[in-house]
Amino acid sequence: MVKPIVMRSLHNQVIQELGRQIVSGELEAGKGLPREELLAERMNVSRTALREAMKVLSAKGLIESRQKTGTRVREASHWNQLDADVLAWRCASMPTESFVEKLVEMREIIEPAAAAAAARRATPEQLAAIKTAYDAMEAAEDLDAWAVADLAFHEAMLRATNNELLTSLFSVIETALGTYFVMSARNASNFNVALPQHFKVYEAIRRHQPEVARQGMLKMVADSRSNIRRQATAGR
Amino acid sequence: MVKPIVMRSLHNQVIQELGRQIVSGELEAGKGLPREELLAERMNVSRTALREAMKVLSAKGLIESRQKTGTRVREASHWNQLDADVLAWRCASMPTESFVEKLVEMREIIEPAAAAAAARRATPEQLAAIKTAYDAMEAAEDLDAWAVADLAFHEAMLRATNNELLTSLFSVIETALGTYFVMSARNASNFNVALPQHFKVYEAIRRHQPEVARQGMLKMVADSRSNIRRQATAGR
DNA sequence: GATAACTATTAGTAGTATAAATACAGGAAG
DNA sequence: CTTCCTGTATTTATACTACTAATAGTTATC
Repeated sequence: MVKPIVMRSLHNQVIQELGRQIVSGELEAGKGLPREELLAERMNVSRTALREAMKVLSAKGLIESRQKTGTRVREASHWNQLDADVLAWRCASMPTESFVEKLVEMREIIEPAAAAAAARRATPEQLAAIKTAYDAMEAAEDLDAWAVADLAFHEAMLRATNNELLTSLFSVIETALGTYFVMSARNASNFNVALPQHFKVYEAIRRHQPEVARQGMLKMVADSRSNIRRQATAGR
Repeated sequence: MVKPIVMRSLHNQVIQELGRQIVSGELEAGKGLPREELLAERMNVSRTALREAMKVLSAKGLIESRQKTGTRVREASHWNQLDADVLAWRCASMPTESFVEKLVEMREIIEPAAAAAAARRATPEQLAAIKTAYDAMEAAEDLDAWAVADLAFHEAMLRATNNELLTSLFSVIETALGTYFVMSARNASNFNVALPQHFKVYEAIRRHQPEVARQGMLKMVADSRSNIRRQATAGR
């Protein structure tokens, strides 16, 4: 469900493969990676294709190339942690408890503030987009449809802030919600709680009530956090 | 001051040049860019160098290449707005008022929350790093030294949250502070206000008082916002 | 109107030359 | 004998050229 990633171009495959290996820890930081010629041969691609991939990975902060020394994997602190690919790789390899906790913390920081900003500045069109997403949640008959609509709701809200820097953080929210969908126990009672919460936020944005929107979103995130907690403890 | 960007490799120069042109709007969205061969010739580089640069720009969401159709500039909403390069390009070309406003809003959302998180979780080493930065601010004798120390303070605080997703947002804070240094009237009285504010935040983190840290940081950002406002109105 | 051929453009490969950074050897000075 | 410098040799990424393959839009043909 979380992988509509099309590996069309060859160098994209190389990027994905190397990126995954690095983020998962298979390729340890410090030093590593055989030299271009060898690595290209080993992956069955030309050196140019490999180099194009390496330039991208280098832009994401995962690797660093220098003459004579070769190419080495950089430490995690240098990675572009907010990059959508990096998030996806982390998520695919280690949806560990501490990482989920960090994602939830990001939601707690970003989303209530975004809801408040949206309540202040949303245009009628943006409001309509939120409403459309909400209606889709209401009409959803299966888990997947609900997940899609939920994501659309949160994205529409971020767009309604009219601050594209905030909007770009959707990659984080998306990843957080994605792991939530996997980790939380989702059933009818869940939806019965979540749906009115989303409605309250929408209403607050529509009525230009920033603080109401903030509190509503805060509650929503807090609930989903405790939902994950319950699931984690139940799993033991 | 803000440009220690080394343009060592050739393809990096191409990335910078094209990136700047796109973000500044010289190259309009929708469609554009001559075909590879022409563009390479026009920039006096080989096609391979150009292609490596295009792959990186494509990863940043600035352009999109398709066979036969050619390469087109994507709309701003698809850009990786949180990417350090993109921020730098935006900042270099258009430090327009609305962009500054968005940067300040990001600070207001991120930094108080980060201060609170740091107060909860900072290790002794991380606390020492914050203290070191603060001491450097206190000892600074010129504007540049102060700016460097100030940046170090905010970075150390973000690191002390022990949430690398938050830490990665330093690129935004850095850009915001950079424009602040340029746009605000900086004089002795500024520092006399800012220094104790930083100390309060540091103390709150040291004493593990999240709410005190949050409020202190909130005040700090609010003050710098009004500082910019004053400057902007004074400039008219 | 559907299908096939044509064509322009990016995607990908191969080979070669250049430049930079390191490591090592050799020597000079303490 | 040790330490520090210096020059050179080597390894590796960097960069270019020329070529082939795939793809998608256009045109022509039936």
